[in-house]
Amino acid sequence: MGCWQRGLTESGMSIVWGAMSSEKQSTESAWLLAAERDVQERLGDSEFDFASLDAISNLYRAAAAIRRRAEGEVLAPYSLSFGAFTILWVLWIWDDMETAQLAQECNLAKGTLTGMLNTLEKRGLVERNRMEADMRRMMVCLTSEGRSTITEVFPKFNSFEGEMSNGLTLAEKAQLADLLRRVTKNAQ
Amino acid sequence: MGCWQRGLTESGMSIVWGAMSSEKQSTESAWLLAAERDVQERLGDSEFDFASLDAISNLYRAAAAIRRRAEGEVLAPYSLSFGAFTILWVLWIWDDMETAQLAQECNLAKGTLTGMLNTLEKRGLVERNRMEADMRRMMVCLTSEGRSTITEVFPKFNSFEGEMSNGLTLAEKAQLADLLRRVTKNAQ
DNA sequence: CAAAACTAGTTCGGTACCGAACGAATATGG
DNA sequence: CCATATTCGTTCGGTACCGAACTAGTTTTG
Repeated sequence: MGCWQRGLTESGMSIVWGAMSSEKQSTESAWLLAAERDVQERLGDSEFDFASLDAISNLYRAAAAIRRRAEGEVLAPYSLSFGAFTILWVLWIWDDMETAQLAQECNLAKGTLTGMLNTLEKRGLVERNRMEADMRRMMVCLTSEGRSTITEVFPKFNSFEGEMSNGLTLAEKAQLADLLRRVTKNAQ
Repeated sequence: MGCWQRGLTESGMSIVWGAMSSEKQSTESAWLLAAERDVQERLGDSEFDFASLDAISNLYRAAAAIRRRAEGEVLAPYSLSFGAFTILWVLWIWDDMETAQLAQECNLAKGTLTGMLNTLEKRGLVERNRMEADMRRMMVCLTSEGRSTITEVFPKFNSFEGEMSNGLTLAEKAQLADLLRRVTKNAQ
């Protein structure tokens, strides 16, 4: 169980087996074809773009699964949501950042960020300071406690990332990142 | 801007350019290297798994971007959230399904599903019926209005999926789906 | 330099979403 | 059979998250 995307569709994967690098495709594809047949039957096996359907729906499915596991296993002990972790991470790398840019980097609406920064500020992990040059702007940075938190969490998160991409070769990981980058670009 | 993942990191992509199929890598990589250098500098350029970091963080970023655009552009006219759309889609393909399985197929906690089914039921798009054989169980199916809704929405959604994977070859889409499937499997 | 346009951040209303606790229906096993 | 365990779905409390409206600084311009 649990290999469906958007419920069930594994259609399309048979098209290009030759291009695939993993050797266990054939074992998986056997029962996946059942689902594929259902979809084709329902959708009338023409006129739709199954390759894109496959790619995109798997994308969302993978992201949801990873997020849930990351929150449950890696982040929960620190009471961090995925979004909160991301905020700390970005600030860790960049030292400080304005709210607007931070929201964009973290893939959050700025209204959402406000709330999450409130939470993180209350917990003493980040600090907000208005900029003297422009009092509208707000500079956000980690407190030393925030820094020590992310310093402790990130290695665990990174090894979790390793687990999640277990079984992919270095080249495949890079290829995945590349393909996703191109998709992201289309989405922006 | 906006090609960062988890804020900024495009590190790792230089490792395997040779394996990549797109020819515009080099134009992108130029400025991406700046970010990569920042990350490396901060993280100390050893001990961490940058390939996995890259793959996984791009994954989340792409999914979030796609979801937001799908909801904003394709689904909003029908007042459907991404999750609601998924529910309709699954029921469309499978005709009917029990709550528990539906939750799993849609990647939702069952408590979440209850609420969303309430909404969809109120709107007359789905229908719930207890199973006679086992009164705990609930069978969910589309109403005819639900069916006509998803019949109208799906083609638009599918062509949106096509846009999102624009620029990928058929083989690349299949490869993307395959890699994601393997990641999802790790996450389950 | 005052009014208008713009910009950064917050507030607000609402949905989505989770996990844990719950209640009802069914299966189990002594 | 009845007590217990299990298995459904729902309820509940809480956070995350969005988009739109709002507030308060800043820039523009007549």
